[in-house]
Amino acid sequence: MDQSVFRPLHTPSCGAACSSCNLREICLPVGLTKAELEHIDNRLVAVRRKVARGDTLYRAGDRFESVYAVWTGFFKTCVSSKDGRDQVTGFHMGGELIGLDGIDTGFHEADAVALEDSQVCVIPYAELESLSLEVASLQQQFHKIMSHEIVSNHGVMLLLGSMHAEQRLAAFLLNLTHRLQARGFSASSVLLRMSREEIGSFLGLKLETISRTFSKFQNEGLLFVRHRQIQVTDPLGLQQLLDGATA
Amino acid sequence: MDQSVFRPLHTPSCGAACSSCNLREICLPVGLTKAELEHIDNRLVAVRRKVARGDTLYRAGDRFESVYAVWTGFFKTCVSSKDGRDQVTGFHMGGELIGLDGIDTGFHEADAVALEDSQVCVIPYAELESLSLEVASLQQQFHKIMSHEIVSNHGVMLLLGSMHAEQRLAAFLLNLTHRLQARGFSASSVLLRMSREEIGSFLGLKLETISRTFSKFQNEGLLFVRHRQIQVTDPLGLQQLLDGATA
DNA sequence: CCACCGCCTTGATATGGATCAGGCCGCGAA
DNA sequence: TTCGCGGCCTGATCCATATCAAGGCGGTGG
Repeated sequence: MDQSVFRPLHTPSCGAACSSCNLREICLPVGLTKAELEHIDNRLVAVRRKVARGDTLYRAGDRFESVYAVWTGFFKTCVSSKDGRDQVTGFHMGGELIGLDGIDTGFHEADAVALEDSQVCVIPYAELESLSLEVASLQQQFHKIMSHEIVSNHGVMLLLGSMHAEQRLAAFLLNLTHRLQARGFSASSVLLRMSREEIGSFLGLKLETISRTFSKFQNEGLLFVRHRQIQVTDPLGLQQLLDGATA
Repeated sequence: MDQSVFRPLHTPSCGAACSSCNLREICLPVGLTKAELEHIDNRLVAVRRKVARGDTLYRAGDRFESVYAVWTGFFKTCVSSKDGRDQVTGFHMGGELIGLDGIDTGFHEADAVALEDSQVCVIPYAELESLSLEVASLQQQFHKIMSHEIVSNHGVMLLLGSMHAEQRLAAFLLNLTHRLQARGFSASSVLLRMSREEIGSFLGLKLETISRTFSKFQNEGLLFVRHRQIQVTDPLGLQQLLDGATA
């Protein structure tokens, strides 16, 4: 008889140690001393949770209990309007915090969906708040993360409000490669985790436009595309395109 | 002997009392007890500052020292890209906090410009951080405000990414009237503080489109426009338009 | 008083991306 | 192996909004 139904719901092993996590330099505990790190170990992160590709970590309307640090894998977050319009608001990789949208009202305002099999560190918000009162540098870093989220959203607003399709896709690719590079991956070879349609939703364009623009970039020698595998051969060219070079 | 040299540097009347401010129910100190309010009085707000119409409160690149609570007046914040493209990222009225974009890097990433003669409460960020460690409910409220900013930016991204001109302007007007209403003003009679061009920049449209859409709304009996004075006569109609009513 | 100027309105035309439509490719299931 | 399907590519056409252009209105300074 299959016993899987008896396994605890989302608790592989209780608590997790930020102090020994390989992401500690880009995640929430940046800037904490060794002593502070050990102080928060097994207190900040209640548990790690697996999310299979395609599954949602939380949905709009869910009660907000925790924020999540992406540990492995890749997520998208999206909001939708009454009439079914849908907007991807971000893509999130290792070391990034998601779920911050729930703090305001106590309910999540967006969906978070895993784009590949993923694991997240579950950070109960009550715990984060109380530890922030004790550890000033944790509070500081948390504020920086929220501020960074605001700033990067402003960048997306600039993109959506005033850029052409080519510039939007260039900005998207450069942002992605920079974030991957900061995590020790190649800046030139990218395996996209999301569909053309999801990129389009994020950039305010249709999937056909994304497809055409990839082809155009390839024809211009900026990159090679094959399905979801991208080789950026001319990042400077992309940057110039983004900066409005007229050549 | 004149003792004025011993007065603190920029403090006309040193500090300000949140406890007696008429905006305390919609500003940073929401949810604080009377005792907590008195605890932060004259500590949180260093000073009030006047900003004349057209002047900037801070600019992108300025060192970040403080966040600002709008006390009277009206501001826009905007970011710009290398090639001079410009995007209004928000309009801000009494009780709203601006300058949060600076926390991330220690430098402001946007400009804040007064659209009418205004006054702000200057909140030194170091002070806010240390008081947040002492007063849990202040920390909570600050986090809610940042989260709210994130959520509302997601709403703008949805608007910019997937709505037509009419829906964008309807959303803008409804948002504005709701915020004015929460401050005790009429929800139907609005005096716009910004130009058509600034509305356009915020909504990702050109000023001509804003103008035409206002005219269209007037022809359809949704509102009256005369220059910057708007009379919303059919807010439900605007809401239906926003929600995608096909009639 | 007039003249100018900033801001807005409105019309005519242009265009970037959406939409519609057809077909290809690679992968998983039978 | 073949079939079917989802994701993607590409061409043709359409349409919403940009762009270009010409005034109008109201306020301000001479």
